Parts: sequence; structure tokens; C-alpha cells
Amino acid sequence: MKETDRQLETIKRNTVEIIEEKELKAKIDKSLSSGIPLRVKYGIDPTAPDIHLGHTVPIKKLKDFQDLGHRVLFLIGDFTARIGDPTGRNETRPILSDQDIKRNLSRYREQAGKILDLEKTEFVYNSSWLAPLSLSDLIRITSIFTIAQVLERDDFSKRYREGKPIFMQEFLYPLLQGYDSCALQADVEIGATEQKFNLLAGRTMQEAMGQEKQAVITMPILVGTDGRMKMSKTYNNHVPLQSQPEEMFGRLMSITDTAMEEYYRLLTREREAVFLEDISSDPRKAKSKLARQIVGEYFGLEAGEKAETEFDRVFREKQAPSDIPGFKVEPGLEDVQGMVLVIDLISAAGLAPSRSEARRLVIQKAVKLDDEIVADPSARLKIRDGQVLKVGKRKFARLEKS
RNA sequence: GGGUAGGUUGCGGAGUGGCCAAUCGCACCAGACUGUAAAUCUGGCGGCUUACGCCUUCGGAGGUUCGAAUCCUCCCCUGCCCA
Repeated sequence: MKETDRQLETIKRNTVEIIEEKELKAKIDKSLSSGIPLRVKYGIDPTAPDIHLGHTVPIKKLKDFQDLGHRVLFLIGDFTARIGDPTGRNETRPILSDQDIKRNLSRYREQAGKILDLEKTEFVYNSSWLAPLSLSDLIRITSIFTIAQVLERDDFSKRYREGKPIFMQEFLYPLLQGYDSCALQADVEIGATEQKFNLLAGRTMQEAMGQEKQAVITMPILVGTDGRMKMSKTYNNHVPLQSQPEEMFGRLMSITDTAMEEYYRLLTREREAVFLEDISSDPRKAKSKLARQIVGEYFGLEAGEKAETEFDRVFREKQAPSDIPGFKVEPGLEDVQGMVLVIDLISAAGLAPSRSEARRLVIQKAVKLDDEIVADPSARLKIRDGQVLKVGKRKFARLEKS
């Protein structure tokens, strides 16, 4: 009994809702007495190959379960990805091709492994049970729900009200996700709050199929670096796991001050009293401590510290980074007198997407050669080996001449 | 099947014959400032062998016109109403 409460305590940290807590408790009890671990399901769409910090919130919860001795079923929705989960979207998702999906799969494992113990994680693909379903199977599944029930879902009703298209296949999505729970005989399913409808569909479906209903745990949705919208790659306010430590550090430094508290709470183990004090006494320091901790978690403490030093160097002291990518100045760029047009140099070095953009940057005084502003777009420069070209705050190239 | 409203530059959304590369908001970029790639302010934000010049763009294809995102024809896509 005592152990059950202890487990429940750990599980409850940072959750938004547990449906139903009583059921979960009973499941834990049963698991403890029988020695059979709970089957904890978490599903992800292999639509975008990158996990970002927002995804780590529920994944960290999986880790909690893992540490408590339970079994994590990491579901890759390779089949449902073809449908596209409409959750949280006002529009239809593009359908991915088989190749796209396949290409994305392997990277998940690697990234999830930064949080989860892969030895104890079972990766499952829902195509293995969804693909063989027959039409009559599908009809049986669809007969469990009514149109009105599915339409009740927030994003569907919103789209319906706004006169935006909803395709039949999207309607199927929650049902198939629910069916996944049946196929896996899940005891618990974890998801972000926006997944609630889909998670509950699992309960309905399991009950209809004569299984014990899964407990549903919803986790908060991490706000993006803008501090307003949820973290999502499409809003470009995300912090991907797969990146350079320096890049991750920088992205974390760009979160709005108001988001710091949430990031500390959901992404670190820092004690509440400590980070609240840090934030109120010195916000800048608190933010870099946060960034250092998170970078440290994924790349190691040393990398976290190095990223911080580098950040200070480049953005606070406005010096060149210690490691600047080199760019070989080909003789073809130079004119007869050995001079190079700035705009040619910038675009050849890949520091601007187009020559027009390069021109604008020059005019805006964003371009420096060895700390000297080059403001004339028609300027011709004499390049010496080892000079540093800086474009904007973040783009550098060390010029090499052979 | 009938009727009707729409499809505009990353997103949202103006524009309904020349003043439109196309208002504005968001996102993004740059500069200033600062406590940071926060906040705030200012500017930029299709492309071009170097730019009061040229080229491409407003669902697609044709057409009218000196001139079209704006008018016409056909086609494709979406919403709503009726059946």
C-alpha cells in the first residue's frame, strides 16, 4: 500500500489530469502484488523527424514509469501518419509518403534514447496491426462512435464552425489511436492535454472490446520560445533535441522571461523555491542557468558550460566565436585587381540566401570584415587570408586564400 | 445534381483594370538599446553580374485590353445551403 502511494506520488508530478486516479491506483496495486509491470503507452507521429523539448515533457513521464519498473511501449504511428493527426490544427495535414515515414523512424529511437532507457523500451509500429485490418474490421471499429461524438472534439468543431474542411480519414484518427490501445492492451496512456480526446477514445474502445480501460494521463503542453503559442516546429518556436549544444543554448536564451518558470518546472529537476528565487533576483542569470542545465542534460555538463561561455563571448562581449567555419575564397571571385565584391563574397560563403538579401544586409550595416563595417553594397574588398567576415549577429566565416 | 461564397507573397488577411512586388498583423532578418538570440524602438522582408532599371509572382490554362491579382471563357480545389 505504501509503495503504491509512493509510486502514485512520483507519477502525479507535473501532470494535468489523471483519468481515473482511482483506477490507476488499483492498477499499480495489482501490478505490485502480481509482479507484472504496467504497460504504458505513448504514441508519436513520425511526421517530423525531430523531437523538441515540448515532446520531452510526456517522455520524461515515461521515464518515471520506467524507473518505477513499468514497461514503456513507445508507439510509432507509422500507419496513422498517413492520415495525419488533426489535433491542434485548423487545417488538414498533408499525407506523408511511405518513404518520408520510413526515413523519419530511425531518428526517433536515437532521440528518445537521450531520455529513456532503450533497453527497457519497446518500440512498436501501429502499421503492424492496422495495415492488416479488413473493411469489416474497420466498420466494426467505426460503429463504436457516432459522428456527433467525434465532432465534439474541439478542433473538429472549431473547423466545422469556421467552414474549414474535415476529411473522413481525419475522423478516423481518434478511433485508430484508440484501437492501438486495444492492440497493445495498454494499462496507461500518456499524452499532452490536447490529446485528451484521442486518449479517451482508447478507453471507450477498450471497453467495447471487453478490455480493462486504460488510465489516461495528460501532461502540460510546453509553451514555445515566444512564450505565447505551444512549442511547435511549424511556429518555429521550438528547441529541437537534435542540434548543436550552442544552438540549443541560444534558443533557450531567446525564450521570453515569462516562460522561464514553466521551463524550469517541466524540464529540469530544480527545486521550485530555488528557481523562483533565481528568476526574481537575476533573470538573465536564471535564464543562462536554465539553458546550461538543459543543454547539460542532453550533451553533458561540460558541453553546457562550454555553450554558456561561447554564448557570453559572442553575444555579450560581441566577439567572434572560437570556432568559425572556414570559407575558401576561390580565385574566380576576384577581379583582375584581386578585389572581391562584398555581395559576391557573402552569397558565395552562404551567409545570405540571395544576393538581394546580401545587399540589404550590407545596407543595414550588418556586415563586418574584421570588425570594420562594410556599408556600401558595391564595395570591392581586398581579401587577406584569415580575415573574418561577419553577417548579422550570428553568422561568421573565416576567409581562406590559397 | 442545383444554388452560392471563396482560392493572393511563410501564415493570417487587404486589394476588384493602371498609383501593385502588391496595405496591414504575425513570424522572420538587421540596427539601436539592454540583463540574453528577453523586452522595447527603428528599418527591412520575391529575384536579378552590381539596381530612380529589369525579370517572375496573386489556384491552372487560354482570352479581352495600350495595360489585369483585378474583366471574360474553360478547368481544378474548398466552404455553406438545397436535393
